[in-house]
Amino acid sequence: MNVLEKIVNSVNSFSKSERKVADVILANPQITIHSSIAALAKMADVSEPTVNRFCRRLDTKGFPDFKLHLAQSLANGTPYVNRHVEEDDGPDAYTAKIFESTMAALDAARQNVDIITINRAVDVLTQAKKISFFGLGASASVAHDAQNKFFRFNVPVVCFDDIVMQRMSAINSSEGDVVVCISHTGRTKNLCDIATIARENDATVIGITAQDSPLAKECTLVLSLEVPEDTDMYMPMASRVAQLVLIDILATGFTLRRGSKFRENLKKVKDSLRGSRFDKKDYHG
Amino acid sequence: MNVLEKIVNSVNSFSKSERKVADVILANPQITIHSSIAALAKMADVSEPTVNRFCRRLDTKGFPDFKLHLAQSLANGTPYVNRHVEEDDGPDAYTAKIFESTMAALDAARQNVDIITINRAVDVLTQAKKISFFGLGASASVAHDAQNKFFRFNVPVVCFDDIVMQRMSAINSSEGDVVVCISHTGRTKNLCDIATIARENDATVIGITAQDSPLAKECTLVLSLEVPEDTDMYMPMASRVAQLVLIDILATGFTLRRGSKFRENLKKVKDSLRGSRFDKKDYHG
DNA sequence: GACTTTCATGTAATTTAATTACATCGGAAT
DNA sequence: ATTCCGATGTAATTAAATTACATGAAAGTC
Repeated sequence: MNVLEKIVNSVNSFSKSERKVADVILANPQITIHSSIAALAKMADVSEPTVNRFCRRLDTKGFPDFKLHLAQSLANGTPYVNRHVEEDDGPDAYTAKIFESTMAALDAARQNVDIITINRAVDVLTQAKKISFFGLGASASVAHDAQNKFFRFNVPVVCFDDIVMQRMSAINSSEGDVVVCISHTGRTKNLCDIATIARENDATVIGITAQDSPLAKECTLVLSLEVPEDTDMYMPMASRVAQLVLIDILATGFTLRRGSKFRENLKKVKDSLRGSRFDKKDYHG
Repeated sequence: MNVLEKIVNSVNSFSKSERKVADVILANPQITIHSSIAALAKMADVSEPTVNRFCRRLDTKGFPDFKLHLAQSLANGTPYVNRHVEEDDGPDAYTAKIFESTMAALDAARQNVDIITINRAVDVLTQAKKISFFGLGASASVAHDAQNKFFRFNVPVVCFDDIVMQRMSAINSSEGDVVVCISHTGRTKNLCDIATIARENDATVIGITAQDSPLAKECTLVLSLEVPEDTDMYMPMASRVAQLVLIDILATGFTLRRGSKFRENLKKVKDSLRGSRFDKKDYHG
């Protein structure tokens, strides 16, 4: 609960003088955060220690700490909460909601991500003989994206969104190969099979999926993303955005691990793109 | 602009010691707001006046005022700042940075997105005889994802990542068809051609691309995303996440526009998936 | 109804934090 | 090589916040 709400809620438990302080703060919160305790005391017509006691009553360490909390309450930043789109939302409303809930999802994912496992996954990927990305449905595009990224690293990388091809590829895998299986729910049967087959053929299987899911059980390493999204009911949105960010993280870790001389490879790939694009200056003016 | 962004932006104009201060603050912003100037100076291994001068350089009145501003920047719980990954970042550092800069990018995109054009795009899409999604490279996965989404709406939808197929498809388009061209830079020659061809064949061309780019010039409707990312130099990361969110927005607008009876279609698609998945309860306990 | 106790509040002293003024060091330019 | 300027640190000063203590008002007790 933020401090402003707290003040409003506990207004009854205040003494007479404390109430005067509360009134002044609620009336001009912006001024308060730029005032000294002396100035505020004068405004509220109470003594400085009274203001200090008021701050302590609100579980802050003192007046400066209180101002910090107040400043945060007043920050005009957007509350990044998961707001669901409603039937009668206009374009402005649903646009805002989708942006916000995506950001909220990323924030949640960020807080729950397991760095140690990420690091281990990067380890495994950098040592891979061959990397395969498999996904179905919405996760197929994530797999494609991953292929696009890792392809730049000059590592054998494949990506299939066809069950049969995935299966064949998994059967042909061997020790040193890394198979990345992507599924938000972790309950896609075909993909679980792929993971099992790959493991039986001594490949390392990294799962980008839900913790404790059937798929997770088949994986060597599980990168779970805690994104509260029910893809049984709704279209996958935030979940696959989080997956993509995770791919970015793995790719970045890969790049850093390989060291600076390896980065010439990246430059080559970039240079190769130049011919296919209009020059940046071409269209100015 | 919030203080955190300001620090990141003006990192070049800092002196050596000021930079040390900036680094410490960016590394532990939450700790900073609860530290005294002495503690922070010690952490950064500089003198107290240096910290003070640093605060002044950022147009704050002094250290306490700076903390206030910082607190407001952090109010959402997350510092949404575009921070670049450095050579010697550990997994925790680059993971945090990538999450944060992605969120920052979404925040920027959200603030600059043009709702009116979005609404018009939804208009056009709902009335389309056929929808085609075209992208190359990283944008190809975005196109795939879009296909996956719009496919659920029971509308003829195609997606090609092959230049020849794209070209043939564009040539065969006609009035009432909608072609969506996706490119962050808007300078991919082949895609510009596709847009031109599609327009010549009376299709409506929606561009998800940079404002005023060569591609934008060929489009009927331009949905521009202001994501500061140089994909000539770096791998596309935040840019394509923003594109995906835009796709989500268009898909959502589409769903809402079609009204409630249409949503039975979505249910059908969802139900069809059930057989391919393990039941939610299957793996509990 | 006077006395005591307790709680709220204010005054003044103390401590802590932040700022300013000044000195010193190092690097760039002459 | 010397001088000058900017950056940085040290020490003094000032400002702010907190603590300790004193006063006064209200409630309860004899």
